[in-house]
Parts: sequence; C-alpha cells; structure tokens
Amino acid sequence: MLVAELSQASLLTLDTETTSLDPLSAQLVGLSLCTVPERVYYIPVGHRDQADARAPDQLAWDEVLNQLRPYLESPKLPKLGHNLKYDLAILSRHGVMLGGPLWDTMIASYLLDPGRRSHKLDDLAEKFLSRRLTSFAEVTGNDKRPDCFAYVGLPEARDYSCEDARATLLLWEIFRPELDRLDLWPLFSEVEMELVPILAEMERHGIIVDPAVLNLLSVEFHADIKRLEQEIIRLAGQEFNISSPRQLGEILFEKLGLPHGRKTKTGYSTDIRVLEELQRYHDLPTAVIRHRNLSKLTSTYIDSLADQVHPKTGRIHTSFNQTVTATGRLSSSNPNLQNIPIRTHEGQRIRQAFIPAPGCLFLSADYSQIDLRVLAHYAQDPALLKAFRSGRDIHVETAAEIFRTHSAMVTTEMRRVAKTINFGIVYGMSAFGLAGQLNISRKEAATFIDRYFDHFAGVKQFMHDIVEQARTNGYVTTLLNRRRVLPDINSTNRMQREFAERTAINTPIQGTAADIIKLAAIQVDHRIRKEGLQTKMLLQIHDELVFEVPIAEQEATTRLVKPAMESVLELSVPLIVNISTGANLAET
DNA sequence: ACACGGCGC
DNA sequence: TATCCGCGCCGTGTA
Repeated sequence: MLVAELSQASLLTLDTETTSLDPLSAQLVGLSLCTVPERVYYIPVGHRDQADARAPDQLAWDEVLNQLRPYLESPKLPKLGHNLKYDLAILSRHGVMLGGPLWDTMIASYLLDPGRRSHKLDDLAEKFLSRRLTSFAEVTGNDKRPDCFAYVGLPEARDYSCEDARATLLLWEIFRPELDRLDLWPLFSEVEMELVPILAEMERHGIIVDPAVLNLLSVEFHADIKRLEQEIIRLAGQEFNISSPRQLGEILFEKLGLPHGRKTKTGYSTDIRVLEELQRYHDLPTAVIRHRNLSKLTSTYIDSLADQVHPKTGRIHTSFNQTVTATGRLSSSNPNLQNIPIRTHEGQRIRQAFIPAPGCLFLSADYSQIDLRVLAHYAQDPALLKAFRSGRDIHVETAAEIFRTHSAMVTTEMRRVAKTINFGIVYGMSAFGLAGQLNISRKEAATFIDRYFDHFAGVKQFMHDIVEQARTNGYVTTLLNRRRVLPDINSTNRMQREFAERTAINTPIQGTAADIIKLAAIQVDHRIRKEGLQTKMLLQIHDELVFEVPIAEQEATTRLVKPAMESVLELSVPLIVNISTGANLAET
C-alpha cells in the first residue's frame, strides 16, 4: 500500500527514530513515511523487548530496503524532513543515500524568521498548527538508557513518530508558500538545502587531534596554574576562589582597596580591561590575568577537546548548526570548532594539536577582508572601491585618512587604530564604543569618526539609507535576499532602537558574507567531486574553509579552491582568497 | 537559569 | 543623563 502510494507521490516526508542523538553510533529503530498528511506509515525495524531481545512484529531492514530504496534514492522524488541532516546521516549509515531535492522545515522556519529562538518541531507545531506534540520524554518515560527509544512499545512509537512526520508535512504546507511569497525559494533550495549534505559529510568525517600534544599541554598548563594559585594567594594574603569574579572583586577592591571601575549587576567588574588598568597599582592582577588565560585554555580547549574524541573514529566531530544565528552564519557546537584560540602563543600550541590524516596536509582558504569588501559593494563608496580595486592595504589607507598623513608614514600603531575603526564601522559603532575600545577620549574618537566619514562619505550614506530602509520595511536583507526582521527599529526606547539600528547596519554585511561563504562551500564541494579529488572539506570558520588534502593533491586543490571561492558572486570589488597549507592548524 | 568572562570571526 | 560594537559557544560560579 505504501509502495503504491510512493509510485504516485510528488513528495516523501520522513522521520527516523534511533538509539542515539549521535549519528555515528545511532542505530535505526523505526522510520515513519508519508506522502499526504492523512496517512502516515511507521516501519519498525530495531525495537527491543524488555529482555533486550528483538521485539516481534517488525520488518527486516534489508527487506524494507528492497521495497523502498528506489524511492528513497530517487533523484526525482523530493524528500521532506525536520532537521534532515540527521536523517541523512542515519540513513547513510544504514546503506541508503537519500536522493532528490531535500526540503527541510527547520531551515524553512529559520529563513522565514532567523531571529526565532527555537525551530524545534514541537515548538513550531504548537505555534503554526496549534498542536501539542507528544514529547520525546513523554514517550520514553523514565527510561534513562541512552538507547531508550528502542524499548518503547510499537504502538506508542508508531503514534509518536507518525505525529512528527505528519506535523512536518503540515508545517511544510504553510512554509512553502511563505518562502515563495518572500522570494526566499532560491536561497532555500539553491543554497541552504544544497549545504545540508555537505555539512553532514564534514561532520561525519571529523578532524584529528593529537592526544599526545593535548596531554603535554594539559600537564604543563596545570602545573603553571598551580604555581600561579600559590602566588595569587600570597599576594592576596588569603585563600579564595580565583575563578569567582565576586570573590576576586572583594579581594581587589575591598581588602586591597584598589580603585574600582565599572560595576556589573552583581558586583565589581573584574574583566580584562579592569585588570589591565589595575596592573599599575599591584602585582595581583597580572597573576590573575595569566591564571585566567591558562584556565580558559585548559578547561575549554585542552581537557574538554580530549574528552570529545569519538571512541569509534578517534576524531572530533563537531555539529554545524544551520538555524541558530540571526545573520545567516553557521555556528559550531559540541565542540565549537569556530573559536579555537589563535592570537596567543598558547593558542598556537593548541592549534598544533589539530593534525591532518597521515599522508595529508591542511589547506586553509580565507576570504581577505570580506566584510569590508561587502561594505564597499553596498556603499559604492569611491574611496573604498578604489582601495580594494587597487589592492592596497585597507587599514593603512584608512589610517592615512584619519591621521591626515601619507600611507607611507603610517605606523603599526596608527594601522591598529584604523583597523579597530574599520571593524567598528561594520558593527555600527558609536564614538562612545570606539573610545572605550581604543582607550581614548570620546572627543578623540569622535574626531576619528568624523574624518572617516569625511573621506568615506558613501559609507555614511549607506548607513543612513539602510537604517531608513529598515524603518520603512521593518526588516533588512542580504545580497541573496536573506532577511531579518527588526521589531525594535521604531521603538520609543532609545537603547532598543539604537541596538536595532546597529543591527540594521551589521546584518546585511555579516549576512552577505555568510551567503558568500555558503556559496563557496557548495561550489568547492561540487568541483572536488567533479575532479574526483580525495580532498575533504573539514571546517567552515565564518570567512575560511579548511581542507584535509592528500599531499599529491595539494596543487590541484589550490588551483581548484581559490578560483572557485573568488568567483561565487560578482561584487563591485574583487573577492580575494588567501591559501595557506601546513602540517597542523597552527601552520596554516 | 542566569551572569560573567573570554575564545573566535 | 547615560550610552558601552555585530554574531556565536562554553566553562564557572551563584542562586
């Protein structure tokens, strides 16, 4: 009956039930399928009874596959799911390469409103279908086993799973016309959905960390932390918890009587800026800064990365989340591989622990100044366009303007200030924010900003226009028509309104950069396939793609990646990609 | 659950 | 008068 339906279907909705959230170890328990919301089928294949034997009344997966494979793998039949990246990974491990256009209600919901807090099926069903779905906790009861779903009775599992598949299809019937109406279909089908299997493969492949390097760092840093603890206690004259900002504040500002600066809701601020200021008066802050640096690296990166090496693969498998950020960027979690330290020497040593597979090297390809290039394109500012078209150092050019000198006379310090301003511009920063960032007076900051806008008048005009556009429309868009609503843009609360105004400036820039890097990942993936290379894309870090490249493919990959990334979109200024290679992440 | 602090782009 | 630069994830402390 299902098969008869499938042969007529124009869309197949599916939802997998498994033994684990980790697709690398999850076993398939059941699969629900539907082509219309009125009839949903549940196929139990991996249920266990209470004695942990195979439950009766199930189908053998091989026989199910004999019947269903042509439809599941059909390149013509579109597949709909909620968070299809997961189902894709599960089915792939069970011998099915899901084919056809992929449509995902989680991503559809995200494109329709990227600012929404949750795109979970249960929450969307409640909001758009006025239906309360049975939660996973309700169907698995008190069972705390990681593979608890396998022990759910067949009727209960069927009802639960079918409910989810049906809700997915009903949501799709709402979202699909909305995507069309808001002109989001190309972004959805040609960008976001193309990215899904690519991200799934990046996650599956993972990245190697060298446990020997991590162990060495762990031992060394723990010893340093221990020594610093002794010194801090000596300098403070008493024991206390250095990791507690509250206790640290009491020591610094009450016991030692050092001058306190800003206060937070809960007490004195003890952040890095405050501690650096206090170094003039006492040796304690210096030791605390060093202690903070080392404990941060140890707890967040060294020890926890070692814990997250997958037992089956010996690699780290992050999750790339496609429905989290308000701007269109990806995020990475469990662990976050988009914030591995880079600036400090200790950070570089952590990067050394990330290594390519034997016989391979890492190749990193990053867009040069992508945010400012996007700004140049939007603003059509003659000076900014000229600087990028002539290939000059944008921060040096900016410094020459705001310091009223020639670019040949720009010092590294002047360049640093200009760089801060350039980043601030992208974020819609005020004179107040810039002053705080550069530790200069507000008047000086205002002078820099005035001179900046004097020279880059097109940027000023752009910032004005985009805020105006946001006020009129209630939303802003990127070059690929990604949209973000700004409910507070006309708020009477000045703080809220100004925040929305900064968002109106930043989102088209950051979001367009996100569009570009997503297009790049898709293009590069397709070309790698076409050329039959073994190179694997491992990471996306906002403006950078990192690959694991067999040594013999280094040249071919470089020749492929750079032009592919530079030609994904034609802006008014060139997109420039820098390539570097190395035997670990520190070397790239 | 929330605040703080800190890592990345 | 006060304002405190956009987007994330995560560890720790505190309640």
